[in-house]
Amino acid sequence: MKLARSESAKPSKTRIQMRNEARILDAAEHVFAEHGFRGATVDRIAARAGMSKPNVHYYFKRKADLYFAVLMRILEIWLAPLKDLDPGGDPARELRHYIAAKLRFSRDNPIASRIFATEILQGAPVLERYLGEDLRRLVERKAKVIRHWIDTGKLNDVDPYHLVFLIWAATQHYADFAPQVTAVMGRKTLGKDEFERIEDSLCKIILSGLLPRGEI
Amino acid sequence: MKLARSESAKPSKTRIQMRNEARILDAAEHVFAEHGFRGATVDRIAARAGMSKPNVHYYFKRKADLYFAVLMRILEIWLAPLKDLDPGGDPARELRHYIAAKLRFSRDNPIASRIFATEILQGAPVLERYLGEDLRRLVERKAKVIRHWIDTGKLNDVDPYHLVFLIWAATQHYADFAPQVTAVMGRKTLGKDEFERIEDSLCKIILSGLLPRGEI
DNA sequence: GTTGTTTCTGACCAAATGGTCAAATTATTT
DNA sequence: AAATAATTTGACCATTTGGTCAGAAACAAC
Repeated sequence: MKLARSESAKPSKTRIQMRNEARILDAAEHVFAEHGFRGATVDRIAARAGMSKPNVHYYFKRKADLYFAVLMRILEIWLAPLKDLDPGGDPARELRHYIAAKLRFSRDNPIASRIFATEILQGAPVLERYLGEDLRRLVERKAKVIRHWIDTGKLNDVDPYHLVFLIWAATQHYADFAPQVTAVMGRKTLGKDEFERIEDSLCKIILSGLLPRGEI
Repeated sequence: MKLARSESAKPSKTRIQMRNEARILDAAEHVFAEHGFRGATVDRIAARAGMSKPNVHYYFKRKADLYFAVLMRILEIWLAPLKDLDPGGDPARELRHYIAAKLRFSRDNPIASRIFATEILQGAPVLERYLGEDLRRLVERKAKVIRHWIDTGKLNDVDPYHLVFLIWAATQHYADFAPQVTAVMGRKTLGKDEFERIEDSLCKIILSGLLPRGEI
């Protein structure tokens, strides 16, 4: 048995494969975000990736496979900040850091955020299993951290789960509902400056609601 | 010129028209919520409404008209609670009331909430104008109310707009992202009891972050 | 009943779209 | 250069789907 260019028996992608798969995923991310799974056409994705439709199918057999791959790529970056929540750290500092990180994700990856949101809105047909297993375990672990902060008097008594949901909701809002936010604020876009103001506001409201004595 | 069944020259809908348009709108709401605009098929909507596809087109010439009608029907109930925010009332009471009302909307109209969210996620192609005009004016008015509460020392200094966005985000989260919430919490559904716990948590965090001296 | 109007549907069409395939083109190896 | 393998695409097919239309059925007015 001949092993092409690696010791491993695994596929071992060529340079062209790596480049084109990345191009397709990038294009798909945009198109899925703009039109949803059903509204996105393979033709559009191919055009955006600068190749023909059959060539997209050469790399991803079915549209659903492509969608799945896009979601998986998003999940990793979506999840990272929560993992970083440090049990040993100062609660105020840790939470502020988490809010900032999630907000930065919304600012820098609005398209990814929108795809993720659309998937959940549609009932999470693809991510259902993942949410109920990996994500659930992760949140459970971090909820224990928050609970511990509460029990040691470092945080007011609130439901850790709903605190996490509140942070998710508040931060993702600025990516997912950007058209509403900008329309209501009478702005064209949300710039870096505006995101700083958002971070201030969110931290002020949420943290001072959490910290005993309003210590901030 | 003969006026059918009313003095007015306006269409004046028959009983059958009223009944069927309502049926179609209800069916469309479900189907749009489940599949998005492009994923929803007129056939499905017709089947759910218990009639043939051409008959749906008899009442709504194009699918887009139907979608628009559904959105308009949703907007009214979506908007009502904010209008009720009373400048003369007690800030804590008013905000708590608003949070509760929005949360009740999420609980009782999750489907409507999801359609609205999907529309915004797709860039608000249909609602863009409305958001920038009517909604913008309404929020502007209510932001002034909040600003006044701040200026008279009844509320901590936070950006009124971002406070409103925070409340929208937090409350709608439980309708729009229900699959994620239930998966993470390991529940099948969110019952009345859970929504009461949510209301407590949200009010506790947000309000105690807003009221000076933690008076609650 | 007869007549006119509204409501409803089967059959159909044209366009869009996911996916296939054989053949062409390009890269890699020998 | 020749041979082999990987990449790319034009042409094509089957299915889905929004929308139309002629006429049938139900209803209303007389």
